[in-house]
Formats: sequence, C-alpha cells, structure tokens
Amino acid sequence: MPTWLFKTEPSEFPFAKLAAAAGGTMWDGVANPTALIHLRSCAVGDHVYIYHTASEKAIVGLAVVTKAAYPDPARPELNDRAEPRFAVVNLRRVMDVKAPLTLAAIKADPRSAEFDLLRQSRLSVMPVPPALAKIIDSLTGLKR
DNA sequence: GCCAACGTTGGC
DNA sequence: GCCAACGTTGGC
Repeated sequence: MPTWLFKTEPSEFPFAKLAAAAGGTMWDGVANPTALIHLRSCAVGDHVYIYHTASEKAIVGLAVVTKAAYPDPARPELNDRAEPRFAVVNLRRVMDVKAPLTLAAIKADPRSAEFDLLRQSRLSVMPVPPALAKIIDSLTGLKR
C-alpha cells in the first residue's frame, strides 16, 4: 500500500493533536497544486509519515488515511464546482516513531537522493517510494 | 532574519 | 499567453 509524507508546523498542528480514534482528524490547509494532486491520490488505509518542519525537521510519527479526499467544508465558496479548489483528507494517529528521523539524517543517506523531501523543500504532501519507506521504517523503528 | 525556490497575480 | 512583481514556504 502506498506511503505518503505530510508536513506540518509543530506549533500550528503537531502530530500529537491528530486524533487516535477511528475517524481521525481532518487534515486541511493544503493549497499547493502539486500537493493537492498527491492529496487526492490518497486512499483509505494508506500510511502517512508525519514530518515536523521549523526547528524540528524530522519524521515524528505514523498516521493512516481514514477518509479519502473531499472538498474542504470550510471553503464552500471555492469548492462549489466540479473541481474543488481545496481538498482535505482525514488522518488517524497510529504511533510515534521510536527515534525521530531528521532531515539531516535523510540528506546524509544517498538512498534518499531522489526523494521529493530533498528535491522540493516547499512541497507539503508527497509520495514515499516503497524502497525508501522500508529504509525509513527501519531508521525510525516503525513496525507496521 | 535572510533568502532560494518556488507559486500566484495582474497588467499588457 | 507572457512575464514582472509580489507573496509564501521552509531550510539555514
């Protein structure tokens, strides 16, 4: 199953604020067109690494998609059309990583050279290639 | 706080 | 439809 990486600013919406209950929490605020394309590709059951930006710059946890993309209910004026401008998904918190995986550590590993996280620093929703997901699982101590 | 690397906007 | 000017993100 596909794995994604979502970025969030920990002072705005930290990983810990994601609900661990079945329905999860709405993940909104994605405006970048490329990020929205990825967001619309998320399916229920897909796994999502949560990455904290700003001072942390590390993968801190794992979440799962509990509801696929739908129009942001807070932006009806922009979503009342065939192609909604803003999409959101629901995410449920699954588990913390055993060890946060820092951007510096990811950069230092030549196997992540093609990762969007390094190639396009402003992208907030991106796919994680399966081979890289395996590496990240091992480096963070995630058992899933 | 700075600035590179994007996106977006609006005049033409 | 182009592109200059402006705005935003996020690493440093």
